[in-house]
Amino acid sequence: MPSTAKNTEQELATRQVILEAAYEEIHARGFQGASLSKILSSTNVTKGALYHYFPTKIELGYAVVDEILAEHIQQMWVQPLLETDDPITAFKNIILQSGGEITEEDIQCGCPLNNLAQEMAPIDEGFRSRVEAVYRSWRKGIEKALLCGQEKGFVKKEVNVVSVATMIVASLEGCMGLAKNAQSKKVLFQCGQSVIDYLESLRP
Amino acid sequence: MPSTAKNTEQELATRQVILEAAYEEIHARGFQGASLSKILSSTNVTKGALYHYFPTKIELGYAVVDEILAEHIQQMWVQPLLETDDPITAFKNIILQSGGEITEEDIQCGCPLNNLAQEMAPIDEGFRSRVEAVYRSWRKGIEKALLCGQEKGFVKKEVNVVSVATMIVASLEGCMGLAKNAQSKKVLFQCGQSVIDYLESLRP
DNA sequence: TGTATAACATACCGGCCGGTATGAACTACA
DNA sequence: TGTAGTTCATACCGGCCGGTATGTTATACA
Repeated sequence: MPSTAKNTEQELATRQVILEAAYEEIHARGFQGASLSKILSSTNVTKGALYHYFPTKIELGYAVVDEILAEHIQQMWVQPLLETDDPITAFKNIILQSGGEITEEDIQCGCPLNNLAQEMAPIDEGFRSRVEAVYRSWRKGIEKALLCGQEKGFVKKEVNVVSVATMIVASLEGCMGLAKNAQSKKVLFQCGQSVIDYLESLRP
Repeated sequence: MPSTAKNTEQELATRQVILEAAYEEIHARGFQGASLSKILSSTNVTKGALYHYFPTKIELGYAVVDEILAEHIQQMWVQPLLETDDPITAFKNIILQSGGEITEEDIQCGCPLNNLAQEMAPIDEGFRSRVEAVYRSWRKGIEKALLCGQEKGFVKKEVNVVSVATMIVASLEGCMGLAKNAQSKKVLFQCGQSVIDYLESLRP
């Protein structure tokens, strides 16, 4: 385990390669279905290297949540909301942008955060608490943006920002989930439009 | 395989025991994580009996979707909507009733339909299409009820019943998903209330 | 330059899991 | 009552999977 102060570029690079390959395998097969052998064969890394950086499969999974998923949600779904006074417009733009960039493969694999939540929450507390931390910071970010929007007059004063933030995340994950099973961009867009309509109903 | 016309009670009973044990194991561990040995040891059934009625594990899983999940959604979430002219009130009652009956264990395991959708859709087409059929009939049921409600003046004429039906299912599954990971009845109720608020906004 | 340690590489292991082969008991029916 | 098919029961198998033991090379530092 690289706990020394001095970390070379190479060692971090190998760790990162493992982490990203693990992320993709888990995204495609789920955590339980993910095979370490496949993760290794999809890279040029051997089992020795993997177990040098991660003590167990589950710790590798934890690292994927902490270092990849948390980062992704923060940058993609929270950051942009906090850089404006009109969170509804900002949110709409995020949804439209994500919808524009998404591929059929992405739809088939679904939201990696929701995947892990549904699969692992009842089985492993370590996963559950880590995923929960990501969800919490997501919801908190939305709440903060909505509050700010209320102060600046972009959001109805009456809305309960806590409930609404939860509802937004729930409906987004629900949309992705339905579209994933339908394997249909059309379902995703149709459902996404309903979420946008819901957001618009929050304007004063 | 019992394809004869005459099926005794005993043989159907054994099949049903297997099916329900499989349902619970899959609900708790997911399909890939479900162990045939555990299904058997949770009952008094042996592997010989299991493979007498189901050729493979995956066919057992299919039967769970077709014979248990489809039935459950239909009876719990569709039927009541079609027995009234005011679908919004009916839906609200279903949600409140479900919320009242749900246990902490149920929350931890989540919606069995959504679980299978998220886990299996990208991996196995047989599961995906079967789950999709259940979702479709669910959405169609809601659409029908909303249309009927529009005719009778209980639902706004402007709403697109197709989009709204999808949105309702998505937000319900999203709610369950968030509550499952939060392991929190409070999150479920809070989010459920937001769905009810959304439903109320569809009244004329 | 010697040496400790990091950074891998290779080979191997036990366990569980889905699936099968075989046979026994029971049942329906001629 | 003989017999064919159903309904299980038991024992076993090959495969993959996570994990480990051990060896080798590169690197940092005294």
